[in-house]
Amino acid sequence: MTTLEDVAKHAGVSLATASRVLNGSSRHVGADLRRRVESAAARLGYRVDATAQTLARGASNVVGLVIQDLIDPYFAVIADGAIRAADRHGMVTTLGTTYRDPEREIALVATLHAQRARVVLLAGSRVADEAVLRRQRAELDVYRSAGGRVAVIGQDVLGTDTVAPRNREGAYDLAVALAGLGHRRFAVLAGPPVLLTAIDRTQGFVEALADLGLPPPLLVHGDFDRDGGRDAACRLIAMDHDVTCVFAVNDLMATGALAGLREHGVRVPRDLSLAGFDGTSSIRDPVPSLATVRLPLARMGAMALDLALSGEGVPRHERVTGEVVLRDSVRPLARTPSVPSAPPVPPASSVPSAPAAVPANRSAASPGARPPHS
Amino acid sequence: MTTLEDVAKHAGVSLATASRVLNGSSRHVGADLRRRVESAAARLGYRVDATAQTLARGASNVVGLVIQDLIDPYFAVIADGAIRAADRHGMVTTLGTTYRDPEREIALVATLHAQRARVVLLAGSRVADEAVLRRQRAELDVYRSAGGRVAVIGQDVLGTDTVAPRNREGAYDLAVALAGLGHRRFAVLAGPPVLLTAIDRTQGFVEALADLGLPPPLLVHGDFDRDGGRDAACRLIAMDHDVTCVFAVNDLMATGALAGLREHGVRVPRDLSLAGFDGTSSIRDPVPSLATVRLPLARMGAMALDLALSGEGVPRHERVTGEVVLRDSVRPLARTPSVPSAPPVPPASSVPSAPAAVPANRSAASPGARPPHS
DNA sequence: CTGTTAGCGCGTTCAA
DNA sequence: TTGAACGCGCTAACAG
Repeated sequence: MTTLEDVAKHAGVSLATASRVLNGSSRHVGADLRRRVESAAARLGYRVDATAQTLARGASNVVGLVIQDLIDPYFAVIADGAIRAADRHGMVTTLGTTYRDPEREIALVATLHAQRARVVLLAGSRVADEAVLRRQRAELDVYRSAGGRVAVIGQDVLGTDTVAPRNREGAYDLAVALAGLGHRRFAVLAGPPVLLTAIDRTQGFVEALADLGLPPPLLVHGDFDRDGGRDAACRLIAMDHDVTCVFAVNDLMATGALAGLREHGVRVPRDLSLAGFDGTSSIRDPVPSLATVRLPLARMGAMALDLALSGEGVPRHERVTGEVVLRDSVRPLARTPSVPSAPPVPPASSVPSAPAAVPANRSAASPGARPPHS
Repeated sequence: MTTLEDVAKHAGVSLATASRVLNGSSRHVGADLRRRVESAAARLGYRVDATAQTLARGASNVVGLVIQDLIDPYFAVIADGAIRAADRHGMVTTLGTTYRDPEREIALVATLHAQRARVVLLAGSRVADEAVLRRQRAELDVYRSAGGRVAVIGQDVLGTDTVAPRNREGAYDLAVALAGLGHRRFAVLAGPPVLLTAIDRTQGFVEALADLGLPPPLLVHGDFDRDGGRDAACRLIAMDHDVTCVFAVNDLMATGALAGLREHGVRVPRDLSLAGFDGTSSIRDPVPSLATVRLPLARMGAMALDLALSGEGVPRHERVTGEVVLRDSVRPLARTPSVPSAPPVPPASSVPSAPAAVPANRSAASPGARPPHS
């Protein structure tokens, strides 16, 4: 293992000079010595010891990135964006995976703290559990009081820099767009009841329907992943309802729902329209292609890093907007199902006769419709 | 930033004692002092400094993982497997991405060397370019001569520990299975001509056809990713051929090919059967679901780490076997297309009249057929 | 412009 | 069992 001292000796210079040549000191070094040091370093195969640099400088070049699941394209794309950004800053990324366990997330922050990561990025939905949040804040406080910077991609509930997707507004817009296609009875595959992302998206959707004068959607909870979507879809099918359009609160669930529906012979979009949320490119290829709300995921990863690195005193927030993307999985519905030909879904309805038609529908569903929250 | 010395002071013990309590020294410490140290550490929010430990011990706890593209499920799953394995060993993983640029791979090895990673894992196909291989070996030699351990997931051309998928044999088996369905004229979307993985899979497929007495496949090269598959498929369509079955050398290309074929109105599997390679779960959801050769990707990541960590002197190799999975994207073909009804693909044929029927077909294609290489 | 030297936080002899 | 002291590889004053 070649050290800087070896290089200095072979070049016939002092340690300090070798250091100045090989590591970005702004100090100038004579061309001759510089050449000698460089050639010695190359000849000996010298590689700086970043851990020693970290110790000496009191600051590392590692970004700690905590995600929930690397297999989920949502996190893979965010991670890709963050890693590219770190690379641009000349930093390396240490990646940890929680597998959706908040306790593991806390442990990972401690690990990254031990690693002396300069910044920690936490990607993924926060939970609506004050006890968990308290423990997370405590670990983050320890890290920050030691000089660490933190940014969260998700909800601003930990008092950190935050990149927050407009989940509520995106779901609202989506509902408006779907209602604009003539749908009036919806189901929401709503994810776990404690996941803030799932909650926000569900609420935004519900609010939009209320604002449009439409009946509230059927809520079916389930895990936030592919199998959760599949299960929820199966349970939906087993229910007695007159739903024509289903909103799965993330793309993974939508993908699973599509599979589940197909297994039961329910055709999308002919029997049921279906939409997801996130805009991962993985849902471009299922047939039918899935409607969704597209988030700028890679950019979110990069933004989080930039936020954390440029951070001063007060935590700052960046909100990012999702774009409604309608695709083959949703189809327009005739406004009034008065014609008995080809009723979209099972016959009976659990809701009496739906309230009178909503004339404001189409105008409210126009592209100009505003989301509820600033 | 709390240091071990702070803890020692607050506990009224020496630095050495605090070290022994908080970090896995085998030395025994009196129960009383131990308690005092632990409580002081908790009270002060002490977190070990892993960089200082690395320096003092001369060995780090970081695994360097180099992959080509995090968005590609192939690498995401391998990375997931490796990260889990690292976690089991109490190590953290630093992830680098080459974006399929061999030069970046070399640079990343240098970076991870600087980080004093204890092992470096290189995932992804090696290239058939001796100049590149030489530079890669040189960088790895520098790293290894400094005590680093290396394992490659791919081909054994760098003289390292290697986890090598049986690409050739898997493609051979796949060809046999597809021929068993009655297909006789194949195309291979063969990927880049310098990528060993693409080469091996193509060759295995070609060999099988030769062994079965079938004509060689039409080869269409292209990038090793989704768009490469799409482009290749489009070019295939533009050609004059009588192909009934297409083998894309990885799942990403197969997914792209499916999209490309659909755009041009070619229906899979009715007009053309299609198969990929890798067995990423992402191809479960396209419609039709894609046939493939399934590799134990997560396990491969873990194996590579175990190999590197347990490594002694000579490099060792582990070969892993792929399993042919036939799905909806392939369909059986009538043995002799004598009936003029519904010819699968465009009319004319570039091959004269195909040689007389191959009677050995079905038996050669039976499950018992052996792959060519041990 | 170049060299000397004092730490950075911790593990680990070596003595007590 | 406990403590004192040296060194891991490097940076950053400081001195020349």
